[in-house]
Amino acid sequence: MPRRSTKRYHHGDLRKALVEGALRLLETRSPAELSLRSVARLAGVSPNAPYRHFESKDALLAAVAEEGFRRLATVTAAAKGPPRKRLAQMGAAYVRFATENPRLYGLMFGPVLSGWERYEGLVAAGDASFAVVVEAVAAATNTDPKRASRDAILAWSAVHGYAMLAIDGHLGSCPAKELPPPEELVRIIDTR
Amino acid sequence: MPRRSTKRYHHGDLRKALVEGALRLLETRSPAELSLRSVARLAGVSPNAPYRHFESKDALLAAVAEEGFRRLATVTAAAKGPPRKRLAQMGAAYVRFATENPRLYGLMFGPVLSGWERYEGLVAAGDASFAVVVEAVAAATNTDPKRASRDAILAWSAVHGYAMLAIDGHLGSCPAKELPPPEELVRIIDTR
DNA sequence: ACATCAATGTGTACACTGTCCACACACCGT
DNA sequence: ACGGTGTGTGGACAGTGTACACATTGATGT
Repeated sequence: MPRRSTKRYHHGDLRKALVEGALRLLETRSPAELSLRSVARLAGVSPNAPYRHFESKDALLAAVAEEGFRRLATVTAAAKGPPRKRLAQMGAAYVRFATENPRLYGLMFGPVLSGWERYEGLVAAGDASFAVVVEAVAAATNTDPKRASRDAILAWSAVHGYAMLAIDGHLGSCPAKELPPPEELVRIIDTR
Repeated sequence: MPRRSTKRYHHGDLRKALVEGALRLLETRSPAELSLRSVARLAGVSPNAPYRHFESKDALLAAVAEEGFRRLATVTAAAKGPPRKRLAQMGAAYVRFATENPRLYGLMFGPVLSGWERYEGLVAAGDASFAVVVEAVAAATNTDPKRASRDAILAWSAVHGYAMLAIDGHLGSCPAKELPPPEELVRIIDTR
């Protein structure tokens, strides 16, 4: 059994430690302020150690964003109830995730991670989280798959935009009472 | 009259040159890749010259984003026609602006500019561009101002989210034919 | 049990960044 | 003519991402 108290040369599971450390740092620092070296320091390891697990800083950020998408999918998939209500609750859960993890969400979607298409796992996790929305929309609207896919994009746009505006404080000028509740966002697919 | 050919010690209007240079660089580089020094180089000036006009790199970026909001307001305000149609065209113009200037748009809304609230002119320009949306929504829905403001937030969310997803390529997996046209986004305020 | 090796971590180094400081130049009103 | 104030330069510093050479380790085959 590995000892924890004495400093060992090998870390054990540095990869996971780095991702978790970056997630912790994202609770307070913005992704732009997050340096690879600070993540390494937090893990108690030299500045170059991360390069044994990630080919670049972007690759680390991609892994972090991937974890973010997994968590997002978990949160949204947890919405229950009859299809229509479930969809509304899913939207609310989505917005809640974004506003509770603003910097992580910004990393997942923002321009910080410019070449995200290169990271296969990230793409897969993103697609999976979108699939949750598509499925819920399809169940709520009861139309053909093609139409459901288009409606899902609309719903996703509304929820994503609302979340982004809320995160960046662009909704801050309105008193909270006058903000439309996130549940209303699904009205975008209401018209038949 | 100032000569242009010989290199002068004083630039003439460096502030404007820096903002325009940064806008040009944003056509090819992402905001995260844009360095203050490269902007200075493009203007043919020493690395520190910008500090006579902007107190920090963020201040320069804020000025660039401000110009972006002014252009966005111009583009959206140019939408004409009967209120309902005008709103739809405004949404389309908004999305077009975002997709044609993806990196500028990302700077305006993304997490790159973390403390945007500190830059007064930027806030004003952002509010002005939002006011265009509110006014158009109010004209199209014909309800009380409070309701119109809420609806404007919904519409803005939808359009903003759609633009963001399009910019970041998250809509790329769908064939373009199956994408909902941006005009449909205003359906979010369709239900009465 | 032991040598060996690939995996994993360290140290040094480099170019580049944002920003601070002291200095240089050039246009302005007096 | 001149001095001062706004504007640009040069050098410096800490911090960054990353490349390269080296060190340490745990697992593996004999």
